Amino acid sequence: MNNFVPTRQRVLDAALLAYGTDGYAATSLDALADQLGVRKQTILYYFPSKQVLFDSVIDAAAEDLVELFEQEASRGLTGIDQVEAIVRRIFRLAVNRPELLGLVREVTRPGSITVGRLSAHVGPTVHRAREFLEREMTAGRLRRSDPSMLLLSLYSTVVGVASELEVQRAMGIPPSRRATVVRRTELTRFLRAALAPTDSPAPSQ
Amino acid sequence: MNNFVPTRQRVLDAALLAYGTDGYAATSLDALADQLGVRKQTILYYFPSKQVLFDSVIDAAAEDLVELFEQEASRGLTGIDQVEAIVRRIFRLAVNRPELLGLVREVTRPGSITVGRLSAHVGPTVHRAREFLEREMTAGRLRRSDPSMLLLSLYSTVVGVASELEVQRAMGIPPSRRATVVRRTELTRFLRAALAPTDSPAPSQ
DNA sequence: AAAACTCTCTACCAAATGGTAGAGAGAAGG
DNA sequence: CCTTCTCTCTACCATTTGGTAGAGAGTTTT
Repeated sequence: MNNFVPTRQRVLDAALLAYGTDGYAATSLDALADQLGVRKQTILYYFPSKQVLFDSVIDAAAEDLVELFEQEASRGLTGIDQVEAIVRRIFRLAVNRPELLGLVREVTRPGSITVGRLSAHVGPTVHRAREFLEREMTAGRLRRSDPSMLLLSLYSTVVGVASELEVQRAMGIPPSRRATVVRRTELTRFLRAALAPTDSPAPSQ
Repeated sequence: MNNFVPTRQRVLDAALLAYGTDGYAATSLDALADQLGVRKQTILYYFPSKQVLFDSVIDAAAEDLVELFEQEASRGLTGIDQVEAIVRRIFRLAVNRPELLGLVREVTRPGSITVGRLSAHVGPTVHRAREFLEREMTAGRLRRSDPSMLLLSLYSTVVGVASELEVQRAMGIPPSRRATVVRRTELTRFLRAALAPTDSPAPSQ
């Protein structure tokens, strides 16, 4: 087997982890280089400045996120089942690659100037998601409401529950894997209650 | 009238704004001092180090948050009405003092080491909130579920919808005051749907 | 009036930071 | 064999950063 990973990719990986965990400002190129067992100038060879590196990390992360969604959307589920499938994906993501959600969190901070870069990537996907919600509402499979607002509520709830580990600890929720499953189950129930159309309370399952 | 604000307080205010907006690492003492029309050493006179200043900002912010909740809780509302009242408060907070929620966001970041300080302050309040939820569930005024998880969902949803301005822009939601009201209304409906007990769908109003 | 205290300042400093210039080693191509 | 290209390194550098030392001005206390 061949474990070789090109330096450029290793830099991207380490940067994603660091930026997604500690934030952009708190991560120096020297620290990143040390962590990689390499000199800072090696990083600057591949990425001419810290900002460019950050941009590249965002690009790579956005691609992963979009791919994940498109892949899930292509399975053609409907109504709450589709929502639940997405929730499941995001939870898997929160467990396997927490730094990815951390990066989103970092990029979407109030004072950020890099949001544009991320939203340029995910814009179309967001659009598709909104269309999906609208379609399902019209079809009577989801409760009628403002799709954009619903999307925002969903985003906040899912990402928060999946990745707000510190808040969870403060609330007395242990970070064990079992607790994660409970969390997802509880959230799913919460979302089902919120999204089920008033006419038929349990459209699927 | 007397507009005088003691320097110490001015430093705290400016630091809260800066830390809550740009983050701790991205805010230098020099920048803070410039903004206040004062030398860095004046800041260091009141707060012996940057970390101490940050801690003090957290303490002050936590006090404000706790007071806000205790004040609202003392009005003795029940069920969804109480939840809705809290949501209303948080939205007012998000409009009037967005940096406060920004600071919470900063402190609860994954790699943070200062979370303990915040949760030490808000711990009792969180406990009271959980007790409230439990009580209301037992009384049949809220749908039965895991209180901790529900609390986490509520936290994520409310804070997210109230303060994730950049995400909202990415989703095509304008940052106008009117949109904020719509947002809150929509969220309230969302929460009502999620929290109403299955037996009597509309317990209040 | 002297002493002590409060507050803000100037003068520095060592360390860290992002970045430039260019040398050197190895592989690839002529 | 020589050249060129790819990659990582050493050597620096200007700026910024958090922080120390202590002077000076004004006020309060003795």
